[in-house]
Amino acid sequence: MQQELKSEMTKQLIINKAFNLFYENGFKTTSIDKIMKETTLSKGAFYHHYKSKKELGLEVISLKVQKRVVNGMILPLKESGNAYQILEEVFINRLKEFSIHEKEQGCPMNNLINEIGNNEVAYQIALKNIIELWKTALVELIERGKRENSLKKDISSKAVAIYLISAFEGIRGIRKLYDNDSVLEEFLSGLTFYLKQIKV
Amino acid sequence: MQQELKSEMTKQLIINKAFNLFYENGFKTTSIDKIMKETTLSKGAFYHHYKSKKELGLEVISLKVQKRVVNGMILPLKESGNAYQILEEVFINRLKEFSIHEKEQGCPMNNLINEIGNNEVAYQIALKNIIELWKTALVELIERGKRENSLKKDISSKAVAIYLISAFEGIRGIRKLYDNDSVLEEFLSGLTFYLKQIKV
DNA sequence: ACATAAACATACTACTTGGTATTTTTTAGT
DNA sequence: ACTAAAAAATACCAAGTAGTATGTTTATGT
Repeated sequence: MQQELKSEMTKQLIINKAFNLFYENGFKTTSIDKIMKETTLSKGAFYHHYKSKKELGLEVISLKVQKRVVNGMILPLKESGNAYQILEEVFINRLKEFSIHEKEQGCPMNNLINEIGNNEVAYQIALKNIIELWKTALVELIERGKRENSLKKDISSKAVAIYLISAFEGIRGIRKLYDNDSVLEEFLSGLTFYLKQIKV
Repeated sequence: MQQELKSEMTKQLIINKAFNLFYENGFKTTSIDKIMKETTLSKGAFYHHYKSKKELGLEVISLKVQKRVVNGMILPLKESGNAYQILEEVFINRLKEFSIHEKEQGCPMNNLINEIGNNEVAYQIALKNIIELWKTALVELIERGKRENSLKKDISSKAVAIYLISAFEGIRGIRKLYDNDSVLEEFLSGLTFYLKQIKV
């Protein structure tokens, strides 16, 4: 029983170190050797717990990456309160409060979406899953906003949801190119205007 | 003189094959060997014309990638006519008319932005350059639209420009995850609504 | 205490990578 | 025709890659 626990601890250690290296240096350029050097464990230990780099990659996406999006972008949508204010809080304030590091490194999910091979179906499904969770939660919030009369009723919830997500992921990529926040501030101004347009 | 021409032809051949492979399989996973196999030339030929893979990458970005964005997204903005209609034409119709391949592979520029290392300054500058060209052209069009009274005067041109670009690049990444156009169509509905909000 | 299996380590393989050194072929100017 | 340089080919290297084979250590159930 203590063995199972240790095994789980090791897997978590590997996943965490792997996520950090993927985020820092990209998925393809991060080797198993580099990951296991970080854990101070050996390559043998890795292949005892995982059958391939791909299996690890899928676990990093479905556990680590997904959890971050759920905690940062999805759960806050489900809290009670004015739907419009929640959108403002989640999309605008969250963007403002990102650390310099997060601004420079971009969105872990978006990085993976655009780095990982376009024919790597398994990764795509895992990533699409996260997007779908996010979209669904956003649609629910927008529907709620319509009912509570804080958001316009003549807008398509799905359309607004995917438009918001696209813009958010888009700017997180573009921001990486700059060494200051100018482009982010312009985006925030554009986003603020957009949110006003869907507000009652 | 004919030698210079041949040299230029060879470089163009290498750039074109490299761009295609980068677009198809990503930058990092495309080796010089693979590129030169496509050209049916040798590795010696490559290193006669380029001093490193990095030099080639920068040329592919500043020549190939940039030209595609200029032709597809920037030059159309400069044509005469109603500013609002041009925005509709360039952003909505262009997205609709993408080939299946272009939908599945995403935007070459966006792929590079999110794949290439966050500490690779030279690449970032080359990519930022393209974004700035695009943004500037969009701002000019929006300003024109304000003057010609087809776009609202109380909007920030820069904010609208970067918001449009972000959303466009964002959806091109997200679309790659799907095997149909559903998410694209929802996005187009969202974008159509947005454009109406900045229309007079 | 002891057998068994899990957890981990070491050493290795076959292959790919960016880049170099050296040679051969082609072209241009005289 | 001859020479010099450009263009391209061949052969190579050291470092890194995912994955395997085979060991050693540690925990667990009896």
